[in-house]
Amino acid sequence: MVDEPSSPGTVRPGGRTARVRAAVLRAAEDALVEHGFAGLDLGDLAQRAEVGRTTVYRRWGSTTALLADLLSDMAEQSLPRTRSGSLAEDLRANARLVRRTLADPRQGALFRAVLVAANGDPGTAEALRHFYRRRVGEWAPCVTEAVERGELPPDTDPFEVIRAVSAPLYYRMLTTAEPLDEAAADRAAAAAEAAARAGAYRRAAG
Amino acid sequence: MVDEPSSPGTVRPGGRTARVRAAVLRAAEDALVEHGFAGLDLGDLAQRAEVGRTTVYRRWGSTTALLADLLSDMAEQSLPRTRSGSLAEDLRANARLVRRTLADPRQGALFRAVLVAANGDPGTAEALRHFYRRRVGEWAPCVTEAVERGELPPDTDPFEVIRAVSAPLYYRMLTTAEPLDEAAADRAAAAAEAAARAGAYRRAAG
DNA sequence: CCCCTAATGGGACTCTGGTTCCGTTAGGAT
DNA sequence: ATCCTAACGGAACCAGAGTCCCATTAGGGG
Repeated sequence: MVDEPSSPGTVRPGGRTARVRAAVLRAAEDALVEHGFAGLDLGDLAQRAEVGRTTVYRRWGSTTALLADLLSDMAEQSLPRTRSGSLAEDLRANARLVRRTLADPRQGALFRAVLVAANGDPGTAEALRHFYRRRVGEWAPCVTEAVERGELPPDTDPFEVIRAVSAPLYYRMLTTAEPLDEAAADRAAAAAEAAARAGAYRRAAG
Repeated sequence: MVDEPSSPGTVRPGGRTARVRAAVLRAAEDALVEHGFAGLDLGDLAQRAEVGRTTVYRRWGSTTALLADLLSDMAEQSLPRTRSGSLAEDLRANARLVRRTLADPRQGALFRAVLVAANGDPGTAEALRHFYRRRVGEWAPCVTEAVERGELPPDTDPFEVIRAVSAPLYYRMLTTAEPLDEAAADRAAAAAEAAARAGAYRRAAG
Protein backbone atom coordinates (compact mmCIF):
# COMPACT_ATOMS: atom_id res chain seq x y z
CA MET A 1 0.00 0.00 0.00
CA VAL A 2 1.43 3.33 -1.08
CA ASP A 3 1.28 6.27 1.32
CA GLU A 4 -0.25 9.45 0.02
CA PRO A 5 2.59 12.00 -0.18
CA SER A 6 0.56 14.61 1.83
CA SER A 7 1.27 18.23 0.90
CA PRO A 8 3.93 20.04 2.97
CA GLY A 9 2.84 21.98 6.01
CA THR A 10 0.03 19.63 6.99
CA VAL A 11 1.85 17.22 9.30
CA ARG A 12 3.66 19.77 11.43
CA PRO A 13 1.59 22.93 11.06
CA GLY A 14 3.08 24.70 14.07
CA GLY A 15 6.43 26.29 14.83
CA ARG A 16 8.60 27.20 11.90
CA THR A 17 5.96 26.23 9.36
CA ALA A 18 3.50 28.69 10.89
CA ARG A 19 6.13 31.43 11.00
CA VAL A 20 6.98 30.93 7.34
CA ARG A 21 3.34 31.03 6.37
CA ALA A 22 2.70 34.23 8.30
CA ALA A 23 5.79 35.92 6.87
CA VAL A 24 4.89 35.02 3.29
CA LEU A 25 1.26 36.07 3.57
CA ARG A 26 2.35 39.34 5.10
CA ALA A 27 4.86 39.90 2.31
CA ALA A 28 2.18 39.12 -0.25
CA GLU A 29 -0.04 41.85 1.15
CA ASP A 30 2.80 44.34 0.96
CA ALA A 31 3.61 43.37 -2.60
CA LEU A 32 -0.04 43.64 -3.63
CA VAL A 33 -0.25 47.19 -2.33
CA GLU A 34 2.88 48.12 -4.22
CA HIS A 35 2.51 46.38 -7.57
CA GLY A 36 -0.98 44.89 -7.72
CA PHE A 37 -1.76 41.36 -8.70
CA ALA A 38 -0.08 41.53 -12.09
CA GLY A 39 3.27 42.31 -10.47
CA LEU A 40 3.04 39.50 -7.94
CA ASP A 41 6.06 37.20 -8.16
CA LEU A 42 6.70 34.24 -5.91
CA GLY A 43 10.47 34.66 -6.10
CA ASP A 44 10.16 38.25 -4.98
CA LEU A 45 7.88 37.22 -2.10
CA ALA A 46 10.47 34.74 -0.89
CA GLN A 47 13.06 37.51 -0.64
CA ARG A 48 10.70 39.89 1.15
CA ALA A 49 9.69 37.20 3.63
CA GLU A 50 13.33 36.09 4.03
CA VAL A 51 12.35 32.59 3.15
CA GLY A 52 13.71 30.09 0.65
CA ARG A 53 12.38 30.45 -2.87
CA THR A 54 11.87 26.70 -3.09
CA THR A 55 9.67 26.76 -0.01
CA VAL A 56 7.25 29.27 -1.48
CA TYR A 57 6.92 27.33 -4.72
CA ARG A 58 6.45 24.07 -2.86
CA ARG A 59 3.87 25.36 -0.40
CA TRP A 60 1.70 27.42 -2.74
CA GLY A 61 2.83 26.77 -6.28
CA SER A 62 1.08 29.73 -7.86
CA THR A 63 0.12 33.30 -7.09
CA THR A 64 -3.58 32.50 -7.36
CA ALA A 65 -3.32 29.66 -4.85
CA LEU A 66 -1.53 31.97 -2.47
CA LEU A 67 -4.27 34.58 -2.83
CA ALA A 68 -6.90 31.97 -2.10
CA ASP A 69 -5.01 31.16 1.10
CA LEU A 70 -4.82 34.83 1.98
CA LEU A 71 -8.54 35.24 1.42
CA SER A 72 -9.54 32.25 3.51
CA ASP A 73 -7.34 33.67 6.24
CA MET A 74 -9.25 36.93 6.04
CA ALA A 75 -12.63 35.16 6.02
CA GLU A 76 -11.94 33.98 9.59
CA GLN A 77 -11.66 37.43 11.06
CA SER A 78 -14.77 39.06 9.59
CA LEU A 79 -16.04 41.48 12.18
CA PRO A 80 -19.59 41.07 13.44
CA ARG A 81 -22.24 43.39 12.11
CA THR A 82 -23.47 46.30 14.15
CA ARG A 83 -27.08 46.25 15.37
CA SER A 84 -29.01 49.47 15.51
CA GLY A 85 -32.64 48.37 15.34
CA SER A 86 -33.33 50.46 12.25
CA LEU A 87 -33.12 49.09 8.72
CA ALA A 88 -31.88 52.34 7.23
CA GLU A 89 -29.24 52.61 9.92
CA ASP A 90 -28.09 49.00 9.51
CA LEU A 91 -27.81 49.19 5.75
CA ARG A 92 -25.86 52.42 5.99
CA ALA A 93 -23.48 50.88 8.50
CA ASN A 94 -22.94 47.99 6.11
CA ALA A 95 -22.40 50.28 3.13
CA ARG A 96 -19.88 52.35 5.04
CA LEU A 97 -18.02 49.24 6.16
CA VAL A 98 -17.79 48.00 2.57
CA ARG A 99 -16.69 51.40 1.35
CA ARG A 100 -14.03 51.67 4.00
CA THR A 101 -12.73 48.22 3.13
CA LEU A 102 -12.52 48.93 -0.58
CA ALA A 103 -11.00 52.36 -0.10
CA ASP A 104 -8.36 51.10 2.32
CA PRO A 105 -5.03 50.78 0.45
CA ARG A 106 -4.19 47.42 1.92
CA GLN A 107 -7.57 45.71 1.93
CA GLY A 108 -8.72 47.36 -1.27
CA ALA A 109 -5.68 46.12 -3.15
CA LEU A 110 -6.27 42.64 -1.81
CA PHE A 111 -9.89 42.61 -2.90
CA ARG A 112 -9.12 43.84 -6.38
CA ALA A 113 -6.42 41.18 -6.67
CA VAL A 114 -8.73 38.40 -5.57
CA LEU A 115 -11.46 39.48 -7.97
CA VAL A 116 -8.85 39.42 -10.70
CA ALA A 117 -7.38 36.06 -9.78
CA ALA A 118 -10.78 34.41 -9.45
CA ASN A 119 -11.11 34.72 -13.21
CA GLY A 120 -9.37 31.68 -14.60
CA ASP A 121 -8.58 29.91 -11.35
CA PRO A 122 -11.45 27.77 -10.06
CA GLY A 123 -9.91 27.32 -6.63
CA THR A 124 -9.64 31.03 -6.02
CA ALA A 125 -13.13 31.54 -7.42
CA GLU A 126 -14.52 29.06 -4.92
CA ALA A 127 -12.66 30.71 -2.04
CA LEU A 128 -14.07 34.05 -3.13
CA ARG A 129 -17.63 32.82 -3.36
CA HIS A 130 -17.28 31.26 0.06
CA PHE A 131 -16.05 34.54 1.46
CA TYR A 132 -18.99 36.49 0.08
CA ARG A 133 -21.55 33.93 1.19
CA ARG A 134 -20.20 34.36 4.66
CA ARG A 135 -20.06 38.12 4.54
CA VAL A 136 -23.54 38.51 3.11
CA GLY A 137 -24.93 35.92 5.51
CA GLU A 138 -23.52 37.89 8.40
CA TRP A 139 -25.58 40.94 7.49
CA ALA A 140 -28.73 39.29 6.16
CA PRO A 141 -30.41 39.10 9.60
CA CYS A 142 -30.91 42.87 9.72
CA VAL A 143 -33.18 42.49 6.70
CA THR A 144 -35.00 39.53 8.20
CA GLU A 145 -35.65 41.55 11.33
CA ALA A 146 -37.01 44.44 9.29
CA VAL A 147 -39.35 42.01 7.60
CA GLU A 148 -40.51 40.77 10.99
CA ARG A 149 -41.10 44.33 12.11
CA GLY A 150 -43.31 44.76 9.07
CA GLU A 151 -41.02 47.34 7.42
CA LEU A 152 -40.54 45.21 4.30
CA PRO A 153 -42.73 42.83 2.28
CA PRO A 154 -42.79 39.38 3.92
CA ASP A 155 -41.19 37.45 1.04
CA THR A 156 -38.21 39.79 0.64
CA ASP A 157 -34.93 37.98 -0.13
CA PRO A 158 -32.46 39.18 2.52
CA PHE A 159 -29.38 38.18 0.56
CA GLU A 160 -30.44 40.18 -2.45
CA VAL A 161 -30.91 43.30 -0.36
CA ILE A 162 -27.46 43.02 1.18
CA ARG A 163 -25.87 42.41 -2.20
CA ALA A 164 -27.72 45.42 -3.57
CA VAL A 165 -25.91 47.58 -1.03
CA SER A 166 -22.44 46.46 -2.10
CA ALA A 167 -23.01 46.24 -5.83
CA PRO A 168 -22.91 49.95 -6.72
CA LEU A 169 -19.74 50.43 -4.72
CA TYR A 170 -17.92 47.62 -6.52
CA TYR A 171 -19.24 48.79 -9.85
CA ARG A 172 -18.02 52.31 -9.23
CA MET A 173 -14.60 51.09 -8.12
CA LEU A 174 -14.20 48.96 -11.23
CA THR A 175 -15.55 51.19 -13.99
CA THR A 176 -14.97 54.79 -12.98
CA ALA A 177 -12.16 56.91 -11.58
CA GLU A 178 -14.45 58.68 -9.11
CA PRO A 179 -13.47 58.28 -5.48
CA LEU A 180 -15.39 55.93 -3.22
CA ASP A 181 -16.58 58.51 -0.71
CA GLU A 182 -19.02 58.22 2.13
CA ALA A 183 -21.74 59.95 0.12
CA ALA A 184 -21.59 57.11 -2.41
CA ALA A 185 -21.94 54.59 0.41
CA ASP A 186 -24.94 56.35 1.91
CA ARG A 187 -26.57 56.62 -1.50
CA ALA A 188 -26.10 52.89 -2.10
CA ALA A 189 -27.72 52.11 1.23
CA ALA A 190 -30.64 54.47 0.64
CA ALA A 191 -31.24 53.06 -2.85
CA ALA A 192 -31.26 49.47 -1.61
CA GLU A 193 -33.67 50.37 1.14
CA ALA A 194 -36.05 52.20 -1.18
CA ALA A 195 -36.02 49.35 -3.68
CA ALA A 196 -36.61 46.80 -0.92
CA ARG A 197 -39.55 48.78 0.45
CA ALA A 198 -41.01 48.94 -3.04
CA GLY A 199 -40.84 45.13 -3.18
CA ALA A 200 -38.12 44.83 -5.83
CA TYR A 201 -36.44 41.99 -3.95
CA ARG A 202 -39.45 39.81 -3.30
CA ARG A 203 -38.75 36.16 -4.00
CA ALA A 204 -41.67 35.14 -6.18
CA ALA A 205 -42.29 37.96 -8.66
CA GLY A 206 -40.78 41.43 -8.63
CA MET B 1 16.11 68.10 -35.50
CA VAL B 2 15.44 64.47 -34.67
CA ASP B 3 12.35 62.80 -36.13
CA GLU B 4 10.00 61.09 -33.68
CA PRO B 5 10.25 57.36 -34.44
CA SER B 6 6.41 57.06 -34.71
CA SER B 7 5.00 53.70 -33.62
CA PRO B 8 4.46 51.08 -36.35
CA GLY B 9 1.10 50.94 -38.10
CA THR B 10 0.45 54.67 -37.98
CA VAL B 11 2.00 55.79 -41.25
CA ARG B 12 0.46 53.15 -43.49
CA PRO B 13 -2.64 52.04 -41.64
CA GLY B 14 -4.32 50.39 -44.63
CA GLY B 15 -3.71 47.21 -46.62
CA ARG B 16 -1.58 44.58 -45.00
CA THR B 17 -1.36 46.44 -41.71
CA ALA B 18 -5.14 46.49 -41.39
CA ARG B 19 -5.37 42.81 -42.26
CA VAL B 20 -2.81 41.89 -39.62
CA ARG B 21 -4.62 43.95 -37.01
CA ALA B 22 -7.96 42.36 -37.77
CA ALA B 23 -6.53 38.84 -37.72
CA VAL B 24 -4.78 39.36 -34.39
CA LEU B 25 -7.76 40.96 -32.68
CA ARG B 26 -9.95 38.15 -33.90
CA ALA B 27 -7.47 35.57 -32.63
CA ALA B 28 -7.35 37.35 -29.28
CA GLU B 29 -11.11 37.05 -28.89
CA ASP B 30 -10.93 33.34 -29.63
CA ALA B 31 -8.12 32.81 -27.15
CA LEU B 32 -9.97 34.76 -24.46
CA VAL B 33 -13.01 32.54 -24.79
CA GLU B 34 -10.85 29.44 -24.52
CA HIS B 35 -8.33 30.29 -21.79
CA GLY B 36 -9.39 33.58 -20.25
CA PHE B 37 -7.10 36.52 -19.71
CA ALA B 38 -4.59 34.64 -17.59
CA GLY B 39 -3.87 32.25 -20.45
CA LEU B 40 -3.41 34.97 -23.04
CA ASP B 41 -0.02 34.70 -24.73
CA LEU B 42 1.18 36.94 -27.53
CA GLY B 43 3.25 34.17 -29.10
CA ASP B 44 0.22 31.92 -29.25
CA LEU B 45 -1.84 34.72 -30.80
CA ALA B 46 0.73 35.16 -33.54
CA GLN B 47 0.38 31.50 -34.51
CA ARG B 48 -3.42 31.61 -34.47
CA ALA B 49 -3.46 34.74 -36.60
CA GLU B 50 -0.76 33.31 -38.88
CA VAL B 51 1.33 36.37 -38.32
CA GLY B 52 4.95 36.84 -37.25
CA ARG B 53 5.57 36.71 -33.53
CA THR B 54 7.77 39.77 -33.79
CA THR B 55 4.97 41.75 -35.37
CA VAL B 56 2.61 41.15 -32.50
CA TYR B 57 5.16 42.15 -29.91
CA ARG B 58 6.13 45.25 -31.87
CA ARG B 59 2.59 46.44 -32.49
CA TRP B 60 1.08 45.83 -29.06
CA GLY B 61 3.90 44.86 -26.73
CA SER B 62 1.68 43.46 -23.97
CA THR B 63 -1.56 41.60 -23.51
CA THR B 64 -3.10 44.52 -21.64
CA ALA B 65 -2.32 46.96 -24.44
CA LEU B 66 -3.89 44.58 -26.91
CA LEU B 67 -7.03 44.35 -24.80
CA ALA B 68 -7.25 48.11 -24.64
CA ASP B 69 -7.13 48.14 -28.43
CA LEU B 70 -9.81 45.47 -28.59
CA LEU B 71 -12.02 47.45 -26.25
CA SER B 72 -11.69 50.72 -28.10
CA ASP B 73 -12.59 48.81 -31.24
CA MET B 74 -15.75 47.60 -29.55
CA ALA B 75 -16.60 51.06 -28.22
CA GLU B 76 -17.14 52.22 -31.81
CA GLN B 77 -19.90 49.78 -32.56
CA SER B 78 -22.10 50.29 -29.48
CA LEU B 79 -25.66 49.83 -30.61
CA PRO B 80 -28.12 52.68 -30.06
CA ARG B 81 -30.54 52.39 -27.19
CA THR B 82 -34.12 51.43 -27.76
CA ARG B 83 -36.83 54.04 -27.07
CA SER B 84 -40.13 52.92 -25.62
CA GLY B 85 -41.47 56.04 -23.94
CA SER B 86 -41.75 54.34 -20.55
CA LEU B 87 -39.02 54.53 -17.93
CA ALA B 88 -39.67 51.02 -16.63
CA GLU B 89 -39.58 49.65 -20.14
CA ASP B 90 -36.37 51.52 -21.06
CA LEU B 91 -34.51 50.45 -17.95
CA ARG B 92 -35.56 46.86 -18.46
CA ALA B 93 -34.37 46.94 -22.05
CA ASN B 94 -31.04 48.26 -20.83
CA ALA B 95 -30.75 45.63 -18.12
CA ARG B 96 -31.49 42.86 -20.57
CA LEU B 97 -28.95 44.18 -23.01
CA VAL B 98 -26.28 44.25 -20.30
CA ARG B 99 -27.21 40.80 -19.13
CA ARG B 100 -27.12 39.38 -22.63
CA THR B 101 -23.69 40.92 -23.19
CA LEU B 102 -22.22 39.54 -19.97
CA ALA B 103 -23.77 36.11 -20.45
CA ASP B 104 -22.58 35.81 -24.05
CA PRO B 105 -19.51 33.53 -24.13
CA ARG B 106 -17.58 35.77 -26.45
CA GLN B 107 -18.45 39.21 -25.15
CA GLY B 108 -18.64 38.10 -21.53
CA ALA B 109 -15.14 36.67 -21.63
CA LEU B 110 -13.89 39.89 -23.16
CA PHE B 111 -15.50 42.04 -20.48
CA ARG B 112 -14.14 39.95 -17.65
CA ALA B 113 -10.72 40.10 -19.21
CA VAL B 114 -10.81 43.86 -19.58
CA LEU B 115 -11.97 44.37 -16.01
CA VAL B 116 -9.08 42.19 -14.93
CA ALA B 117 -6.48 43.89 -17.10
CA ALA B 118 -7.58 47.37 -16.05
CA ASN B 119 -6.17 46.63 -12.62
CA GLY B 120 -2.51 47.50 -12.85
CA ASP B 121 -2.46 48.92 -16.35
CA PRO B 122 -3.39 52.61 -16.48
CA GLY B 123 -3.83 52.61 -20.26
CA THR B 124 -6.37 49.81 -20.17
CA ALA B 125 -8.09 51.42 -17.20
CA GLU B 126 -8.50 54.64 -19.15
CA ALA B 127 -9.87 52.79 -22.18
CA LEU B 128 -12.32 51.01 -19.92
CA ARG B 129 -13.53 54.19 -18.25
CA HIS B 130 -13.96 55.79 -21.64
CA PHE B 131 -16.02 52.85 -22.80
CA TYR B 132 -18.36 53.03 -19.81
CA ARG B 133 -18.75 56.78 -20.02
CA ARG B 134 -19.90 56.27 -23.55
CA ARG B 135 -22.20 53.38 -22.80
CA VAL B 136 -23.81 55.05 -19.82
CA GLY B 137 -24.12 58.33 -21.70
CA GLU B 138 -25.95 56.53 -24.48
CA TRP B 139 -28.70 55.45 -22.10
CA ALA B 140 -28.86 58.44 -19.77
CA PRO B 141 -31.40 60.33 -21.93
CA CYS B 142 -34.18 57.90 -21.05
CA VAL B 143 -33.82 59.04 -17.47
CA THR B 144 -33.71 62.69 -18.44
CA GLU B 145 -36.90 62.23 -20.40
CA ALA B 146 -38.59 60.57 -17.44
CA VAL B 147 -37.62 63.57 -15.34
CA GLU B 148 -39.13 65.89 -17.94
CA ARG B 149 -42.34 63.85 -17.89
CA GLY B 150 -42.44 64.36 -14.16
CA GLU B 151 -41.94 60.67 -13.34
CA LEU B 152 -38.78 61.30 -11.34
CA PRO B 153 -37.57 64.05 -9.01
CA PRO B 154 -36.16 66.97 -11.05
CA ASP B 155 -32.58 66.81 -9.72
CA THR B 156 -32.14 63.08 -10.38
CA ASP B 157 -28.66 62.16 -11.66
CA PRO B 158 -29.26 60.20 -14.88
CA PHE B 159 -25.84 58.57 -14.90
CA GLU B 160 -26.31 57.17 -11.42
CA VAL B 161 -29.61 55.59 -12.38
CA ILE B 162 -28.13 53.87 -15.42
CA ARG B 163 -25.16 52.64 -13.41
CA ALA B 164 -27.53 51.32 -10.77
CA VAL B 165 -29.07 49.07 -13.38
CA SER B 166 -25.77 47.45 -14.37
CA ALA B 167 -24.17 47.25 -10.95
CA PRO B 168 -26.06 44.26 -9.51
CA LEU B 169 -25.46 42.26 -12.66
CA TYR B 170 -21.71 42.81 -12.56
CA TYR B 171 -21.62 42.13 -8.85
CA ARG B 172 -23.47 38.88 -9.28
CA MET B 173 -21.20 37.78 -12.11
CA LEU B 174 -18.08 38.49 -10.08
CA THR B 175 -18.98 37.18 -6.63
CA THR B 176 -21.44 34.34 -7.08
CA ALA B 177 -21.80 31.24 -9.21
CA GLU B 178 -25.50 31.89 -9.86
CA PRO B 179 -26.42 32.27 -13.51
CA LEU B 180 -27.16 35.69 -14.96
CA ASP B 181 -30.73 35.03 -16.02
CA GLU B 182 -33.38 37.39 -17.32
CA ALA B 183 -35.11 37.47 -13.95
CA ALA B 184 -31.98 38.98 -12.43
CA ALA B 185 -31.93 41.62 -15.16
CA ASP B 186 -35.56 42.55 -14.64
CA ARG B 187 -35.04 42.73 -10.90
CA ALA B 188 -32.09 45.06 -11.35
CA ALA B 189 -34.15 47.34 -13.57
CA ALA B 190 -37.10 47.35 -11.19
CA ALA B 191 -34.87 48.09 -8.20
CA ALA B 192 -33.17 51.00 -9.95
CA GLU B 193 -36.49 52.43 -10.96
CA ALA B 194 -37.96 52.16 -7.47
CA ALA B 195 -34.91 53.76 -5.90
CA ALA B 196 -34.95 56.56 -8.47
CA ARG B 197 -38.63 57.27 -7.84
CA ALA B 198 -37.91 57.42 -4.13
CA GLY B 199 -35.29 60.08 -4.81
CA ALA B 200 -32.22 58.02 -3.94
CA TYR B 201 -30.28 59.42 -6.90
CA ARG B 202 -30.99 63.10 -6.41
CA ARG B 203 -27.89 65.19 -6.86
CA ALA B 204 -27.87 67.37 -3.77
CA ALA B 205 -28.92 65.23 -0.81
CA GLY B 206 -30.32 61.69 -0.86
C1' DC C 1 17.12 14.65 26.14
C1' DC C 2 17.13 11.90 21.70
C1' DC C 3 15.68 10.50 17.54
C1' DC C 4 13.01 10.41 13.36
C1' DT C 5 11.59 12.80 9.72
C1' DA C 6 8.77 17.00 8.11
C1' DA C 7 10.00 21.09 6.31
C1' DT C 8 13.31 24.40 4.80
C1' DG C 9 16.90 26.42 1.68
C1' DG C 10 20.88 26.92 -1.54
C1' DG C 11 22.22 26.26 -6.09
C1' DA C 12 22.28 24.14 -10.53
C1' DC C 13 19.32 23.36 -14.42
C1' DT C 14 15.52 23.90 -17.83
C1' DC C 15 12.24 25.90 -20.49
C1' DT C 16 9.74 29.60 -22.37
C1' DG C 17 8.19 34.42 -22.85
C1' DG C 18 10.11 38.44 -24.79
C1' DT C 19 13.91 41.10 -27.47
C1' DT C 20 17.14 42.08 -31.19
C1' DC C 21 18.99 41.74 -35.82
C1' DC C 22 18.51 41.94 -40.35
C1' DG C 23 16.74 40.40 -44.76
C1' DT C 24 12.11 40.33 -47.36
C1' DT C 25 7.51 41.99 -48.74
C1' DA C 26 4.28 45.23 -50.09
C1' DG C 27 1.80 50.34 -49.62
C1' DG C 28 1.23 54.12 -51.90
C1' DA C 29 3.20 58.47 -53.69
C1' DT C 30 5.06 60.22 -57.96
C1' DA D 1 5.54 51.24 -63.83
C1' DT D 2 9.16 52.64 -60.44
C1' DC D 3 11.04 53.75 -56.18
C1' DC D 4 11.32 54.61 -51.27
C1' DT D 5 10.57 52.91 -47.05
C1' DA D 6 6.93 51.27 -43.59
C1' DA D 7 5.78 47.10 -41.92
C1' DC D 8 6.37 42.20 -41.70
C1' DG D 9 8.71 37.76 -40.36
C1' DG D 10 12.35 34.12 -39.48
C1' DA D 11 16.05 32.96 -36.42
C1' DA D 12 19.31 33.59 -32.97
C1' DC D 13 19.65 35.34 -28.53
C1' DC D 14 18.75 36.61 -23.48
C1' DA D 15 16.77 36.75 -18.95
C1' DG D 16 14.16 35.21 -15.51
C1' DA D 17 10.34 32.30 -13.72
C1' DG D 18 9.65 27.67 -12.12
C1' DT D 19 11.75 22.77 -11.12
C1' DC D 20 14.91 19.40 -9.18
C1' DC D 21 18.36 17.54 -6.13
C1' DC D 22 20.22 17.02 -1.93
C1' DA D 23 22.25 18.81 2.33
C1' DT D 24 20.71 21.21 6.63
C1' DT D 25 17.52 22.62 10.31
C1' DA D 26 14.14 22.08 13.69
C1' DG D 27 9.15 20.04 15.35
C1' DG D 28 7.43 17.26 18.58
C1' DG D 29 6.50 12.36 20.16
C1' DG D 30 8.68 9.06 23.12
